Amino acid sequence: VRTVKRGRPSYDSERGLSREAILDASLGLIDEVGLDKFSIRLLAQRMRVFPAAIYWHLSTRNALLAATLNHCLSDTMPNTEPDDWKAWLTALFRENRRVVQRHPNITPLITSQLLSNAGANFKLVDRTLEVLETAGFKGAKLFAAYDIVITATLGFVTMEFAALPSEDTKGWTKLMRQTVEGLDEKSYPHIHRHKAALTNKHFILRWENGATLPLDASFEAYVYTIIEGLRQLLTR
Amino acid sequence: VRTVKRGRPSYDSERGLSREAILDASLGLIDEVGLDKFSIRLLAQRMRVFPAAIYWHLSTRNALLAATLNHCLSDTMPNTEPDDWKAWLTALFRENRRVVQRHPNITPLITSQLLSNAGANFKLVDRTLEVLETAGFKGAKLFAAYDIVITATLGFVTMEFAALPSEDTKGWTKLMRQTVEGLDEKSYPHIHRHKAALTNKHFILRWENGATLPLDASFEAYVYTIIEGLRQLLTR
DNA sequence: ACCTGAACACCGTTCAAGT
DNA sequence: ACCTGAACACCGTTCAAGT
Repeated sequence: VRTVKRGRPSYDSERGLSREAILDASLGLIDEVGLDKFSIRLLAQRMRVFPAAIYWHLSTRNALLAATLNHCLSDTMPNTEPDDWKAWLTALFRENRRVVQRHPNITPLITSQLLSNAGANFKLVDRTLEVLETAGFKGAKLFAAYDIVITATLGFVTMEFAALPSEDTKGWTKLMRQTVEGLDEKSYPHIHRHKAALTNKHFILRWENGATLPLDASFEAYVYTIIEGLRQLLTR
Repeated sequence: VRTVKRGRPSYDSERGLSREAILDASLGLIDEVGLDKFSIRLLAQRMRVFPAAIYWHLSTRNALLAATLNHCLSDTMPNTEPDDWKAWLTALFRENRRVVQRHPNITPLITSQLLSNAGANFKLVDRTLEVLETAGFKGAKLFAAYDIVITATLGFVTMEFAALPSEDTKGWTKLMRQTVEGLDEKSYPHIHRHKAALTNKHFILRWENGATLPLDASFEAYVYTIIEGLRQLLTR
C-alpha cells in the first residue's frame, strides 16, 4: 500500500534518491534559504537521508551547485520564429530574466561556476548561432556577436539580482541608507542632484536587489541598447 | 631596533593590524589561492595573528569580502576628458577590465555581494552621471543609461573570468573537452560547423576562463555594441 | 583599544560497513 | 547499486581573559 507522505513535491522517500530529485530539492532549498545557508547536510536532512548519500549521485558540493544552475536554466528557449533575429533575441532576454526572477538566489552561481559542463543548454547555444547566422553575422563577427548575446542574457540579471547579506548584520540596510543619503553635494554633485531618483533604485546606490525592486525600465533599455548595437556591428 | 621581517609587503607584524592591511592581505590571498580556499583562519595565519583578531576590524566574513572587492575596484577612474562620452566610456570599460584581469579570482564577489556600501567607488558613479548628462541623457533615459554602463562595466568581465573548479575533480577539463567535442552534427549542426573556432574559445563551450584565455576580440566588440546602442538610445 | 586562547556549533568529504 | 553510521579535518564566530 503506497501511502502519500507529507507531500514533498519532487522527491518520494519510498523510491530512493536520484540525480533529478536531488537537483529539484537543491534548487528548492536555495530558493528558500539562499546560497549562504545552503549546505549538503541541510539538503540531506530535507530529503530524509544521510549526507553521504548525496555523494553517491554527485561528486562534490561544487558539482552539485553547477548542476543545479544548469538544471534551472536548461528549459529556456524562445518560441519566436528564428528568422526575425531582433524579436528572437528580445524574447530570449526576457524569458531568461523571468526564469532568474523565479530563482534569484542562484545568480551568484552564474559567475562562481564557469558555465560549461555536461548539463549546459547546448540547444540554446545552437539556436543562438543559427539566429545570428541568418541575421547575417559571419566569421569573427559571428563569434563576437555570440559572446555578446550570452553576456547580455546573463550579465544584466546577475547584477540586478546580486545577493544581499543573508542576515541583516548590525543593521546593514540602515548603514546603506545612511551612506547613500549622506553623499554630500560638494563631493558628489551629480549624485546629489538626482538623489531622489537614484536612492535605492539604481546600481550601487541601492540596498535591495531585483527580487524586491526589479529594474524593469533599465532592463528594457539594456535590451534595446544591445540589439541596436548589434545592428550597427552587423553593418560595420 | 626595527628589524625588517620576511618582507610581507603591506603588513608589518610589529605595527599591528589595520583595516587597510587586512584588505591588502585578503586581496593577496584571494589572488593566490582563490575564493574556495580563502578562509579567515588562513588569512589570520598569514598575518601571524589569531583568527579572532580579524573580527575586531571587520564584523564578518561576508563584510570582509565585500570590503575587499570595493578595495580592489576603488581606484578605477578614466583620465580621459569627460566631454567625449564615447572615449570616456571606452576608457572606463578597458581600465576596469585591466583591474579585474589582475585579480580574476574576485569576480564571483561582484554578484555574491550587492555592490553597495560605505567603500564603493562613488566618485566613479558621480563622474559617470556627469559624462552621461553632458552627452545629452536626461530624465529616465539618464538613469537607464547609468544602469547600462554599470552592467557593461562589470557584466562582461564577470562572465569572462567566471571561476573554475579549484581542484580538477575527476579530470574536469577532460570531461569538458569530451562533452564539447562530442556534440553531434545532427542535434547541434551550427555548433558542429564552427566547432574549431568555438571550442574552448567562447562562452559555454570553453573550459578555461579569461585568466588563461582572454576574449579580447569579443570584449572590444561588446564595448562597440554598448556605445553604438547608447548612441541610438540617446536619439530615440 | 586591540589581541589571545579556547571553545561552540557547524561544515564538506571519506570510508568501512551494511542491505 | 545504493545508503548508513561514524569519523576526520576543517570552518566562522563568540567570549572571557589578557595587555
